[in-house]
Amino acid sequence: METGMFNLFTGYSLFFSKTLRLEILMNMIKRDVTIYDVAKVADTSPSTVSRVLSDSSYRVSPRLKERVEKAAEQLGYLPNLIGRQLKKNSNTNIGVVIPSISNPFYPNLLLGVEERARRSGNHIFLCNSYRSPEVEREYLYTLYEKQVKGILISSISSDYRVFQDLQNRGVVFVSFDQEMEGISCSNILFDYEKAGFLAMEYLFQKGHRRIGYISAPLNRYSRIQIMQGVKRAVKVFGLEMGSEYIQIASQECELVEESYEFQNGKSATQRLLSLPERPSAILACNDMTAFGVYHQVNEYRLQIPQDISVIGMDDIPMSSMISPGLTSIHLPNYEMGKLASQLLIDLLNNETTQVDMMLPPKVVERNSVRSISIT
Amino acid sequence: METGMFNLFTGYSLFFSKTLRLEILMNMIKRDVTIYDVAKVADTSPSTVSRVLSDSSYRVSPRLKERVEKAAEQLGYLPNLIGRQLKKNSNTNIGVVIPSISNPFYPNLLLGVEERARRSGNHIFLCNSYRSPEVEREYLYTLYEKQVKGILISSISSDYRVFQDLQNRGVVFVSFDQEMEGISCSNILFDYEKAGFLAMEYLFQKGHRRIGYISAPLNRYSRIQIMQGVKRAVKVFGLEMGSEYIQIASQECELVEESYEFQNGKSATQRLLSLPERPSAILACNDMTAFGVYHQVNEYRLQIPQDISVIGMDDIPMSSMISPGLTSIHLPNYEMGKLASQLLIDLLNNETTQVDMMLPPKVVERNSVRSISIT
DNA sequence: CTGTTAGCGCATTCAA
DNA sequence: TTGAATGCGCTAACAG
Repeated sequence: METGMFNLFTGYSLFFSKTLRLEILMNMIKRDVTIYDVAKVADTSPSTVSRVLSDSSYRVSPRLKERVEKAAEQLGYLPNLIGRQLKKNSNTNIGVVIPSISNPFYPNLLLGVEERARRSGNHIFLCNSYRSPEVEREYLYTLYEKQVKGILISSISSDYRVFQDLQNRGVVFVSFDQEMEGISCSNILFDYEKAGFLAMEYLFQKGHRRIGYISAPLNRYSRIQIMQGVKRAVKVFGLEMGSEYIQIASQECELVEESYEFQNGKSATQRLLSLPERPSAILACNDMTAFGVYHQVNEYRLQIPQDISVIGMDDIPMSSMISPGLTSIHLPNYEMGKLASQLLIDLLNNETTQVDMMLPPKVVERNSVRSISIT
Repeated sequence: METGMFNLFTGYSLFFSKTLRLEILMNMIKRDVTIYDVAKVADTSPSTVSRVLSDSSYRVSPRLKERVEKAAEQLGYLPNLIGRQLKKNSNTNIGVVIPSISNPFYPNLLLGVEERARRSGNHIFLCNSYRSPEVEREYLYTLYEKQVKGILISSISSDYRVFQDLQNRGVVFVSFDQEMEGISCSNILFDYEKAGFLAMEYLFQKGHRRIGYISAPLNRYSRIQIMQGVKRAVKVFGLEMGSEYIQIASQECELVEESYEFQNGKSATQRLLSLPERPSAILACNDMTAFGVYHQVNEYRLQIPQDISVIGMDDIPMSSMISPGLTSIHLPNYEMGKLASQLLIDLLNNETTQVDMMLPPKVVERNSVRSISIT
C-alpha cells in the first residue's frame, strides 16, 4: 500500500497511510465533503480539485487528475452547486409560471419544457399563479431572488411594470400562449386566428351553414384571436349567422376553470338548441367546453354527429377517448413547450436574439362532425 | 434636505448629500445591489442591513431601521437568496419526483403540494422521471447537489441504494402513492385495498353478481392492493367469479401511459363481452381504463348503464364530464398533495417524526351503474 | 444597539 | 502545471 510517509512536506501524511488519513477525515466530518477534503486526501490543492471536478477546460496532469478523481470517489464527493452558483453568478434553473397545472392544456406543454431543459441540465421551478396577479407577482420576485435568470410565462397579469423591472435586472422572459403587450420579449403563440378560421372552414366544407360558436369571455389573447378567425370565416364564406349564434360567456368567477368551461359549454348549448332555427354544428373554443356541449346534447336525447355536429379546439388527450371521438383543432402544446424551453436556454446563452414564433394549428378529424349534403 | 455633512466620520458623506451619493452609487454599479450598497447609502454597516432586511429577531433601533428600509427601497434592493443559502446551508426548495405530469392523476396532487409549499415560501422543482430509473436517479442526485433537503417522490425505481445514500447525506424523503420497501421514510398512501373492496361492495349492493375486473399489470403497489381488495370482496360476498372475469394486462411497453390504459380498457372489455356469460358490471382499475371500457361498450352498441354497468377508480376531473357520468372511487389526491407537502416541511423543521398515512377512498356515485333487482 | 470580521463552497486570478 | 489567495452575498459570532 502506498503510504504518505514519503511526502515530507505534508504534516498529516508523514504519519498515516492514505487510507488511514481517509478514515480519520471521514470521522471528523459530519458535514458534507468539500473540495478541501478531497484536496487533503489527494494531497493537492483545492484549486486543482476544482479544475478536475468541474470539468473546466484547464489542463491538469493525468496523474494528479486521476488521484483527485479517486479521492473524490472514495469520499463520495458531490459538488455543492450553491457554492458554484454564488461564485459564478449563474445557475441551471428556469421558472415556469402558468395559471394552473390542473388545466389539461398545460401538462403536455410542461413535459416538453422539461424534456428539453433536462438535456441541458436545467431544472424547472413550477409556479401556479391560480389566475391571481398577486400570486404571479410574488412568484416572479421570489424567482428573481433565487437568482433564476430565465422565466417561461403564460401571464395573467396586465401590469407590465413587474416584467419591466425584472428585465432591467437582467431576467429573460419567454412568453407563451399569451401575448405580452407593452413589453419586449420573445413570444411563442399558437395561431389562434387561423385555428378559428380553420374550424369554421372545416365545418363549411362539410356542408354546414348554420353554425353556433361558444366562447369563454373575451378577456384573453387566445379567445380574442379565435373570435376574429371565426368572424373572418363568416365573412369569407358568406355565412348568415345572427349574433344569437355566437355565445360568449359573460365574465364571471373562473376559479375552477375546467368545471367553469364545462358548464359554459352546457348552458350555451342549451341556448343554441332552443333557437327557432337550430345550428347544425357547434364550434367550442376549447375541448373542455366541447365536452359540455356533448353533455347537453346528450340530455336533449340528440345524437352526435347525426343530429348535431361538434368541433373543439386544443385536442387534449381526452378528446380521442370520448365517444364519439371529438374532431378538434390540434394546437401542438408539447412542441410549444419544447420550443419555448429551447428558445429560453438559447437566449440565456446569448445564442439567439428575441424572436416571435407562431405555431400553426391543424384539424384532427374524428367522428363528431357529419357531412351534410347540400340541397 | 438632510445632508451627510454632519457625519464627520464617514468619508463620503462629508462631501455629498445623500441623494447625490445615491446617484453616484447607482451609476457605479451595473451589478445587482447588495447589502453593502444599502449600508453605504444608509450610512451603516452590512450586518445591520442584514438584520433589518432578513427579518431576523435581532433588535435594531427604529431610527436606523427606517433609514435602512428607505435606502433599500431607493436602491431597489432585493436579497440574493443564494448568498443566504450558502451561509445558512438551508433553503426553501423542495423536489417533487413523479413518473409523468401528463398522467391526469398528478396535476391536482401537485397543486396540493404547491399550495401548501407556497404558504411557507417554498418552491417546487418538478421532476418527471418518465418511468426511467436512470432519469429518476439522475434527478435525485442533481437535486442533492442543488442542496434540496426535502424530496416528495412517487418512485418507480426498485434500487433503494440511491435513497439510502441520500438519506445518509441528510435528505428527507416523503413517499406518496407508492410504498417504499426496504427503506425507512414517511409514506402517504391511498388505501387501495379498501378502494378495491369498496367498488366491489358497491356493485354487489346494486345487485351485481357477475363482475368483470380490468387491471393493468400487477407491478405496482396500487394495482396489487386493488387486486387484493377485489379478491377479498369476492370471498366476503361469496361471488362465483371465474378467472376469466379477471383481466390483467400482461406487462408491456407503457411509455404513453394514458393511451396504454385506454387501450387496455378497450381490449379487456372486448374479451369480457365475448364471454359466454357476460358480466353485468365492469370495474376498472382507474378511470382512464374505464374510458376505454366506455369506448368499447359503445362500439358494441350497448348502453351504459342499461346493458352494462361500469365503475372506475381515481375520480379524475373528466369522470364528471363524460356521459353518462362515471361512478368512481374517489382518491383524494389534492389532499394527498397537501398532506405530503405539509409533512415534508414539518419533517424538515424537525416538527414531527416519521409517520405513515393512509387516506381513505370513497364512492362517488354518478350514472354508470344501474340497480339490478335480484330475481 | 451597532460594527468588525470571518467563512459558507466554489472558481479563478495571479504568482510561482 | 500547480497552489495561494481572493471574493461571490450573506449571516452570525464576537467585540464594543
